[in-house]
Amino acid sequence: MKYDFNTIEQKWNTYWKEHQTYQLKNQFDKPKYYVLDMFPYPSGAGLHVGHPLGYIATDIFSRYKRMKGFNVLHPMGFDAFGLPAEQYALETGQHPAVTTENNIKRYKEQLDNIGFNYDWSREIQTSDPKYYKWTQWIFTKIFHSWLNPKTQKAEPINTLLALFEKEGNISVQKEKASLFTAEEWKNFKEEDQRNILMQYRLAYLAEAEVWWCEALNTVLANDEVVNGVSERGGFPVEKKKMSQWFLRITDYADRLLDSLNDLDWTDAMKEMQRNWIGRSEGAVVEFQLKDENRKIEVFTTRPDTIFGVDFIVLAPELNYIETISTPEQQEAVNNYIKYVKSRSERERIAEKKISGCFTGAFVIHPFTKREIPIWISEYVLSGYGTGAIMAVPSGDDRDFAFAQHFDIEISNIFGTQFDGTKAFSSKEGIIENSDFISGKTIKEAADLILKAIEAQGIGQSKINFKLRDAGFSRQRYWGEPFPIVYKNNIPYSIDEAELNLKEADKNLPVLLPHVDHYGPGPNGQGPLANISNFVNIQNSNGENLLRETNTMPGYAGSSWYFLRYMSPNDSENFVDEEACKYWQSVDLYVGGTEHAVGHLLYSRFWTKVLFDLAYTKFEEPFKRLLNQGMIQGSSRFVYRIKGAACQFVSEGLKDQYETDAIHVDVNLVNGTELDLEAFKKWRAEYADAHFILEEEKYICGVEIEKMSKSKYNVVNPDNIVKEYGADTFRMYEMFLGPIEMSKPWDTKGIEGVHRFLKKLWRLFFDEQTEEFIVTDEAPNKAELKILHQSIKKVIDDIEKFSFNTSVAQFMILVNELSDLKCHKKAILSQVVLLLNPFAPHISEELWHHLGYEGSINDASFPIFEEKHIVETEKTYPVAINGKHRTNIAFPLTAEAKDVEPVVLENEIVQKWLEGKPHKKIIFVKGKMINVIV
RNA sequence: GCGGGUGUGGUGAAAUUGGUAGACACGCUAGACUUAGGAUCUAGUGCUGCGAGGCAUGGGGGUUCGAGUCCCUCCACCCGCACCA
Repeated sequence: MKYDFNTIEQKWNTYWKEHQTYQLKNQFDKPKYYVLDMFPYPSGAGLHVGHPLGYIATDIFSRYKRMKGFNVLHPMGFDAFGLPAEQYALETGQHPAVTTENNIKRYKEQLDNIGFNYDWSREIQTSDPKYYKWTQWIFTKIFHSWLNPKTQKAEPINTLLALFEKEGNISVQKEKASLFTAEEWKNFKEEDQRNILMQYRLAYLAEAEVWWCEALNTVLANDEVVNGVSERGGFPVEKKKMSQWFLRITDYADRLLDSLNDLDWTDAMKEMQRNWIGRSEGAVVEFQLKDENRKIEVFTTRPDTIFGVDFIVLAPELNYIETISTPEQQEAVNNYIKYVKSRSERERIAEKKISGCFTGAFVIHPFTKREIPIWISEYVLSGYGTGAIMAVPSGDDRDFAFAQHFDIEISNIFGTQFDGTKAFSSKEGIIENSDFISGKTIKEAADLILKAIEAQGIGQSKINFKLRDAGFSRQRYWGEPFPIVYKNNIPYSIDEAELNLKEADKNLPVLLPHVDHYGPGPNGQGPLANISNFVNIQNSNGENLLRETNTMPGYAGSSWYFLRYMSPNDSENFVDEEACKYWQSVDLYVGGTEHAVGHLLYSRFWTKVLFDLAYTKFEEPFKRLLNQGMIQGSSRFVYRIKGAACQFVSEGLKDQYETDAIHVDVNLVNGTELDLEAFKKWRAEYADAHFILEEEKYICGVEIEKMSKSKYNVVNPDNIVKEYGADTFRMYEMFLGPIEMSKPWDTKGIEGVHRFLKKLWRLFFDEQTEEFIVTDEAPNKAELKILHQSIKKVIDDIEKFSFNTSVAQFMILVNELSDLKCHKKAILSQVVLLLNPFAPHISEELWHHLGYEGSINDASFPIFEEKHIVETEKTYPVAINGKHRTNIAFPLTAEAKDVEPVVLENEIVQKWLEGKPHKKIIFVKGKMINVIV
């Protein structure tokens, strides 16, 4: 009997489906473990071999945990709203709901081929009204909340209303807002009251810039703007202000920062979040405009350098620039502002090019009374701090470069520490030439300046965050509609009584209406604005109201999806209370680093809000986070000779010609050798191709790139599964290398893993006689040794998520058992159990042949709990005269859980040295020794 | 530019966390069995040298009896940078 993986895998996939092996009950009495993958966006291209990498790892881990007796939640779903489906709809006219459904169907088939243990009865799709109903519901809760600065917790907006009615805004006054009393509050018009509340809501409306393309009459995403023009059509784009929804995540900046410490995430991941939040302590300082009773407020992290200010730089989009520029400079300023409008933020900060424009205006230095010029430049961003900086060229690299470029004289406040060729940007140093802070350290100087500006009433210390509020509006079709209705231009959540909505309009979800075309609405509004019976509604009083026509961004649905898996079909609540109490937060979350700041930060924010509002019992969504690397594609190139119509030259000879490198489908290439006939058939234009060969072969060029359709380097897991089986595919993906590392896919290497499984099969079946050859003989020492070594190694590696080394250990195990000709049930049944998380199909099949009924996955087995006898040797390195090393081996017998030697290491070594001449023994950290003889 | 990461044979990688560098595989080279099989098995395979040996973990420097591992510095590549998800 041969290892017929196709039949075996089909058999068990069907068995699991029919017996609902992986369907999970909320068994609240068992210990729980929640394993989650970042759910995929179902793209039209289908899964490629890179997608399942993390899924296989979590599948192994969840099977392992289940075998250890845990109740394991390991669900899967789809992040189904998004831009690509809409762009596809624009091109083809196909409804995103239809293409999305097809894509999901394809994804599920592909996933099922690999044999994952998902409980599909818990599947969620963010574009499903049953799901986005609750996304909208959570949005209304966020809209109806504010962050109480005293408790630092979200509270219902009613508590703020009560406060206003009792004492006005005295204790919760927002920066730059005027004070009002309770009496005044009550006399405000409804519109003014709502506007004030809007300044507190955790979801609020504000003006913000978007990319606007006049020619396409639409708003574009950053991804749709390439090199300053629209990706579609190459039309010019510019920034335009529009009213947008935001989530006030900045109110949670400190908490998001603090609770990072308790998470079991990699340091790199935490560091990226910290830097993204970007807390910095500094000061705001006012500079008086010359000849005018107005002030410019700057934020600086280096108040100590205030005597080194040589110019002020404003972000070009600040609206007061026009009013301070002198008439002579006005035109130059306007031109510069126009130029900046066409620049992306990335370009502005990434390019080395220095640009700016003098406004003609000056401020007066608060201490020296010196006149300081005001410039505008794109390197200052309006969204950070006050959008204005005090430039200190002797202490800041960018300011230095700017001063040099525009020939601005540089004041030196660091004495000899500043050499005039580059800024002295160290945070340790002595301030010089700075009046009353000369000779002080930077730290002391900063404190003194803070005191001085506070005394003068021109500034105070301030903590600033790089983090910005999260833009939550998209002028798109394929997203969640907002549960928001405007009455007299004032936004209301549809559950508010003031709206007097008809019963049918009051309830969630607000369904995404069907549209016939997906083009933008008037004035840059989203496609929903075109549907008048969606937009225009009447309330019970017969008043005309307007619905919000924006939709929510992609991260809305993904910010809370981990909660929905706990009770995916609950129609009464976003999550069932009991289930939520039991499952708590995700124990292990696996996904790519590309989500390090976006999704993970938003999700943490939503979780905290829901916690504050007492809807959940935990504050962090993901306790342990692991990142998986990307599997890159290995692209192949052919070299077409320039000028010659259809002539290609082999890689080794290409330098003799002028050629264009052209991507060729990897599936037409065996290693690096091109299949000429297949290539000719690939495309009509290549039917008459001629080739210049080397050694009778056409060799292709190779480059490692992102796996993508357009590069023809996509490898479909379906083909691999068909050819080698899912178990081989699973183990090979794990064997490729550490999960977190990016690496190129190479189909050739899969043979080794496939051989391993065939070899394993031959421990059970004699392929010559076609007989089952497992015996009931008792195992011997050698067999037990390799078995138990492997159990220990594999389990340790699973816990460490080091699956590549566990697969290697399996290979060693099977090689040794083959050499020992071990066909004993006592050994093999243990091997099968251990292998089950990695290669579930073959394990089930062999388990069945060993005479066991049902599925391994139906029950938990004690293999991972038992103490096993481990016979092993531990070696101790000893250096002689600091140079030559010997290892002394000591046999020891211990139990698996307690493999440490009973005897202290040093004593072992000393015992070994007994009777051997030596002068001196050097102990290092009580462990390593160096023997001087 | 800023933030994070990675760098070891022809290739993917391993290394008890400071202790014999290259486990386990791919590939390659021989051979066995086979009357073509992309099956299986055996041996070899970092570089260099006939050899004992010498040299090797991106480059350079340092700490240490001992460095792939720790420190400094330079280089290359990958990911993210707020409307891709």
